[in-house]
Amino acid sequence: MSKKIGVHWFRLDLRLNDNPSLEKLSKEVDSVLPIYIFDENIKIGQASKCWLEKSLEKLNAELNKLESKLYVFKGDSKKIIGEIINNKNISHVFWNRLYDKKSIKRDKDIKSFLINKSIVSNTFNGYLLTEPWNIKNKSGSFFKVFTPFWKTNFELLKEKKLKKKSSSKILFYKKKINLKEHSLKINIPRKKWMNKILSHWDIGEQSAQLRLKNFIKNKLNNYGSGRDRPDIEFTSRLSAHLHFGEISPMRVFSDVMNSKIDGDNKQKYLSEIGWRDFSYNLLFNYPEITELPIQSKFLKFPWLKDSNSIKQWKAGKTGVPIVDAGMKELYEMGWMHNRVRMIVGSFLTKNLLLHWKNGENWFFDTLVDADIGSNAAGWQWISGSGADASPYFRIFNPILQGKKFDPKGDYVRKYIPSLNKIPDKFVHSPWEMSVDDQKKYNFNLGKDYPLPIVDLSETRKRALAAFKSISE
DNA sequence: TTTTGAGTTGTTCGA
DNA sequence: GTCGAACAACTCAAA
Repeated sequence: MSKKIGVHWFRLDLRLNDNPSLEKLSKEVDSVLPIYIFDENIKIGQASKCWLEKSLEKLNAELNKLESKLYVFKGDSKKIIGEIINNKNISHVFWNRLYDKKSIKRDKDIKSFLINKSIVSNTFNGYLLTEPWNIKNKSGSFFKVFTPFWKTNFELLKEKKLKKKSSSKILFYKKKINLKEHSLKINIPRKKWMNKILSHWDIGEQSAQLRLKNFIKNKLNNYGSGRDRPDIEFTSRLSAHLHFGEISPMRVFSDVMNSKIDGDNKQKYLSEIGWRDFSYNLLFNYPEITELPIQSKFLKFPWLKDSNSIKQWKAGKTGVPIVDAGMKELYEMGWMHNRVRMIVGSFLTKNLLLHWKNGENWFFDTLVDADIGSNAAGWQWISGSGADASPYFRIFNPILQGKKFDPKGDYVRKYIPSLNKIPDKFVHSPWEMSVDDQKKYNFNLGKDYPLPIVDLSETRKRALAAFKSISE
């Protein structure tokens, strides 16, 4: 009797531990053939691409330790899987599920194709704490408000148990296959920029686990109050690791739950992981979230069209320090602190009155953690058009936000060095300096740092009027 | 079916 | 400086 070979198709689950598909598959076959496909039909941003390349490299290295490797392909997923099962005597093809419209359609199609070919095909949850269809409110539909969603989800999770370590060793396929494989390298434009981003991160499963461990040990006990401070590193920075599945959300949930940290900080952090699930709950039940406002009245919102101010926003040249610092952090690291994401989002959609899609696209391209669900839900939330969105009058004042969450100006100075010259008092609003002040500190407003491209108070009023115009 | 209370992350104004 | 009210009306979730 010939040995059974099963394919595990890696997608956003680039890890060997806590990987349900891998674990189940290894129990049903004699060896696992681990594959990755660069699917040309799936949209991916630039920053994500460079993280992905590195992450695949790390995964391949882990497989090398087990005397196997990652079998990489490029092209149409269905076609490639078809070629693999024709070429090798494959009995199973397993993977972990995704939740956006395009992936769901593709995966369903591939699954029925496999079943027609008499291949065992099974899919699992390796990406979310709880999958959208398992959380319903009492009237049987999906939750549109976070708090009750999380309450329900949390109750479900308390009953789940996660094993400490996978009990059985997985045997990976080691031989050559007669198919055209693709190299691990991706063609990445703007290599210099991308390398700068990469220099800030340790990528891969091992690094993700270490990061979680250190976060729980050193930072979690200050998370509740610290999480809003971009000037100090208080957050876990696990977002990209979670996005690529280098660590499972269940592992994060369970390790944080089991830590001996005060309950309040723990709850705050867990609920942030809950937001990730909530975004996917919205994306799954309302796939149009990436394009259309959840509140349909926003279809007639009077967005402006102004390519110049979009450029200034992207480049971090708006003249508002906390906004510019955030955009520079994004360009430097491929990542931005969550509090600052809200501030730059509010500035774009409310002060500049530009459509949230502008921001969503830019974030999708430049964030290493760019994630369809979280990105769309986040932008809809900040622009006011989302489910459970902020009330129309909640327009962030970037000066106040700066003073509150970056009180010494350390964050803005880090990304805008010219602000080192001026005292804390002006660091979040340099335009308030008089000519004498500027002389005193040898700071030339308009030259050392741009004047604000809009008047904050005027544009606030303009945004309020715009909201009023759609609220009949 | 109807009713009731609540809803992520804010700001401004005036006492 | 501090504090509470006002800022719309609407939708959601649960009793």
